[in-house]
Amino acid sequence: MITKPKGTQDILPNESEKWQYIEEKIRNIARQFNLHEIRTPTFEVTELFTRGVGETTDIVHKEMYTFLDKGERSITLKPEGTAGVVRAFLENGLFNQTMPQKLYYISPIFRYERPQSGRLREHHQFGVEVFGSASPFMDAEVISMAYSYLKEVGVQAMQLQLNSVGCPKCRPAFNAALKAYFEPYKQELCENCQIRFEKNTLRILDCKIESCKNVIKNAPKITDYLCTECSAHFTALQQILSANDIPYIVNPQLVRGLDYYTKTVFEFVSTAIGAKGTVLGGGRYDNLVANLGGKSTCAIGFGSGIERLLLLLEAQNRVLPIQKNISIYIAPLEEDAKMLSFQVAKLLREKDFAVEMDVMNRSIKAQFKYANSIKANYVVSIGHDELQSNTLTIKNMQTGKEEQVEQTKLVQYLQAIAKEDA
RNA sequence: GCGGGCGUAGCUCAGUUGGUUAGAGCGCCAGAUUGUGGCUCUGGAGGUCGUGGGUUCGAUUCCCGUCGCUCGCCCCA
Repeated sequence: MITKPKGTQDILPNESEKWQYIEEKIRNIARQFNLHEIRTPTFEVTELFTRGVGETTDIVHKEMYTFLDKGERSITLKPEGTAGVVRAFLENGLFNQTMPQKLYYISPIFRYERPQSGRLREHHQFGVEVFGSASPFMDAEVISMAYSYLKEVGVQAMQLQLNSVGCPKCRPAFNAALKAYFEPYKQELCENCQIRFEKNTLRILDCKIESCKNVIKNAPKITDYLCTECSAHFTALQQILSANDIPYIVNPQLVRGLDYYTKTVFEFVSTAIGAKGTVLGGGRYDNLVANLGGKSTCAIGFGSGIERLLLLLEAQNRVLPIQKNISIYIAPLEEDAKMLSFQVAKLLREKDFAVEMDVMNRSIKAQFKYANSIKANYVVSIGHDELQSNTLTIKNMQTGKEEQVEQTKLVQYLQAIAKEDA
């Protein structure tokens, strides 16, 4: 038997209903915040990510699905959402439109990793990217979107962690301070961190290994090294959040895995599921647009894994309110009732009812059993009696009551019922 | 890339201290008198016991390899 590739998932009907529910919430958030959907290709030219995300990041250097196509072009399945959106922003001249440009997407994301709970090789992200505003109010708006999204779908006990990673103006000083600090402890750091020390000192702060944590504890804090501009921005953001009842904690160790971030970075972490607790992460990336060849444009965004969100909701025993519309099952009781059954089904569908009729040649009993199993609200049965008298028998499956209705008045009858139910 | 656990029906799992026709529950299909569901009862379909090799008179059971799944580390959503 052929099985699905490692780290992928089939989303079966039962599950896809939950996805639709989440997507509905996303579209509603988009409406409230005036976000517009953008859809970019599932694969891009590899260079977009090496230049955009950063060559030294794990995502780029060991987790990308990269291959040569038949024209010898290096192609990569998108390992994150931002780079593609920025590329589209540039390629389609969106920078010439009025600012801000507020975009969102729901997209598959591919990373070659060892799968485990909450981590797949293909997962899906709801992401937001907003271009053109340098205001801390923009940061606050994006965080507020994330906050209400998670709240709306019913996530509990989440914590917003906030930090600023500065900008090219202040980061060199901080980097130097970090290097100076870690230098004497170099031998005590884990193998990985020793490499980080040379290549990307900042990343050491994110190490989860105990021995490193001990050293990190007293490391200089970025917040002490921010330039006036970055510092003012960070303070302003915190004031806005506080004034609007969006709880947060500042985590000076918070470092994100992608190199393009500047100033604000944030994560929503759930305390309910330990290590894989990050449900949503993002930040400001004021230099990415310029780095990819555009004119200098501020931007901020976030990505949120849908599988992980569903997992979290599951862990919190949250049952999603999936509503079912009124459905009608048509039961032809004899062979010669089938044609009329089909016509009735067609008519009702045209009137927007959800209708199903027997196509399995089931016995009468089995038809009712089936109608019950698909949770049909009404069964319309058609047999010899009905054919003779031009009526239909409608059974309410909840009350068990039956009624005879003239064929010409069926639609009216059902519409009246539907109205009552609503 | 590194480490742990597990692979028996569509699903959840039991089982065989190695022995002939491999089990349960759920689900599916059919029946319990005549045109009616949800409960109950009866019957049925469905398994090369992940896969390759070894030990053995005999392996689904023991051993080794392999593949797959799963959980954790790294990293991330």
